[in-house]
Amino acid sequence: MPRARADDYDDKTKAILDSAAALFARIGYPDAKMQDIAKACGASKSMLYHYFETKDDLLFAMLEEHLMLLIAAIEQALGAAARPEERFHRFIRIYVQKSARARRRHMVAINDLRFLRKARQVPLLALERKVVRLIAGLLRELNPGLDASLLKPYALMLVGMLNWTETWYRPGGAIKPQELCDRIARLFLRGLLAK
Amino acid sequence: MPRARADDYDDKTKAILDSAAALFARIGYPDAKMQDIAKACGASKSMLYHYFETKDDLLFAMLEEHLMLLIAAIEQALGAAARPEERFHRFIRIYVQKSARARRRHMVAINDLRFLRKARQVPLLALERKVVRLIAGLLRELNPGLDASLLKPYALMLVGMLNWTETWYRPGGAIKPQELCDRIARLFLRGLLAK
DNA sequence: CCTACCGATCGGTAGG
DNA sequence: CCTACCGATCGGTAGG
Repeated sequence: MPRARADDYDDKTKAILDSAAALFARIGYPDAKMQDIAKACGASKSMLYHYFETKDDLLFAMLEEHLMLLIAAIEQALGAAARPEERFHRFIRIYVQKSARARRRHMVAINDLRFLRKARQVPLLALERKVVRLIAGLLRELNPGLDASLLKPYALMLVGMLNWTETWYRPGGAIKPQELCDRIARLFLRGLLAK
Repeated sequence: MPRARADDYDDKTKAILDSAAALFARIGYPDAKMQDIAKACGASKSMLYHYFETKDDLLFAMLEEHLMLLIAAIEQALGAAARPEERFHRFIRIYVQKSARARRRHMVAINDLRFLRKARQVPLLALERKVVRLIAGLLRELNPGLDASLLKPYALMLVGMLNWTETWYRPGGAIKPQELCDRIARLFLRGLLAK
C-alpha cells in the first residue's frame, strides 16, 4: 500500500509556488535557479523535484492556476446583475486591484510564459484568449454598433493598457488604486463610445 | 602605424545586430546562444567577440541604438509645425508603423532589457523615460487643463496600449496599419479630452 | 531529504 | 607588431 501523501502537501506546493513567483517576478524565469527557489522557501532542491518534475512544470502550474483564477474572477464580475458600464468598472477593478500575490503571478504570465516550449504554451494561450473573448463580449454590450471584427482588437488595446500598469504602477504611490481604475475605465469607455 | 579598421567593420556590426535582434525577438535573449547568433549571420563565435566584448554588450548596443533612433523619430514628429492633434497622430504612426527591423528591436527592448544587470539598464531606462516625457509634453498641449501629475500616468497608459500591439498585431492581417493607428489615436484622444 | 554527482552545454578566451 | 579573425577548448554551472 503506497504511503499516504503528507498532510501539508498542498501547503508546501503553494509555498513553493509563492517563493518561485516572487523570484520569477523579480529576476525572470531563466535567471531564477532551482537552487534559489529552494533556498527562498527553506527547502532543498531535491524537495522541489518531489513536488514538480521539472522547472517547466513548476512554471506551468503557476500560470495555469493564476489564469484560471483570473478567469473565474472576471466571470463573476461580468455575471453581476448590473448595467454594462457598471460591470465594466467591476472588470477593471478585478484586473488591476489584484492581491500582491496575484500581481506577481500576473507579471510572470506576461514576461515568462514564452520560456515554456511551444506545446506547453498552447493551453495557457487558450486561457489568455478566453480573457480576451470575455472582454470582447462586454465591449459588444457597451457598443452594439461596433463592427464585430473590431471587438477583439479593442479588447487587446485595453488589455495592453492594463497589463502595462504592472511595469510602472506602484499601489503605494500618489495615485490610489481606485483612482487608477477609474481613470483607465473612463479613458477607455469615453474613447470607445465617443461619436 | 596601426592597421586600419576593416572597411566593412560597421556593416558587419549591423549584420550581427540584425541577426541577433531577429533571434532575441523570436526566442528571447537568455535562450539565444552566441553560437546561434554566429550561425545566423554566417560568422564564427570568435568573430562576434571581436565586435562585442560580451553578450551583454551586444544587447546593450542594440537597445541603445534602437531607443536613440526612436527618440529622434519622435522628436521629429513632435517638432513639426502643426496642430497638437496632428502631431499626436504623427507620433502614433511613428511608434506603430516601424520597419520590421525596428519592430524586432522594440520587442527586444520590451522583453529583454531586464536581463541586463542593473547598472547596464540605467542608461537605457533613462532613454525610455525620455520617451515618456516627450509624450507627456504632447498630452499637456492637447489637454492644458489636466493635472500635471497625471501627464506621465496617461502617457504610460498610451505606451502600454502601443507596446502591447507587438504581442498581437500582425501588419499583414485584416486591420491595416493605418487603421490601427487611427483607432488607437482616436480612442485615446477622445478618452483624454472627453468632458 | 541530503550530498554527491552526471551529461550537456554555456559564455568567454587561449595560441597562432 | 598590429588587427582580424579561426579552430579548439577552458573553467564553471545548470537542471536533473
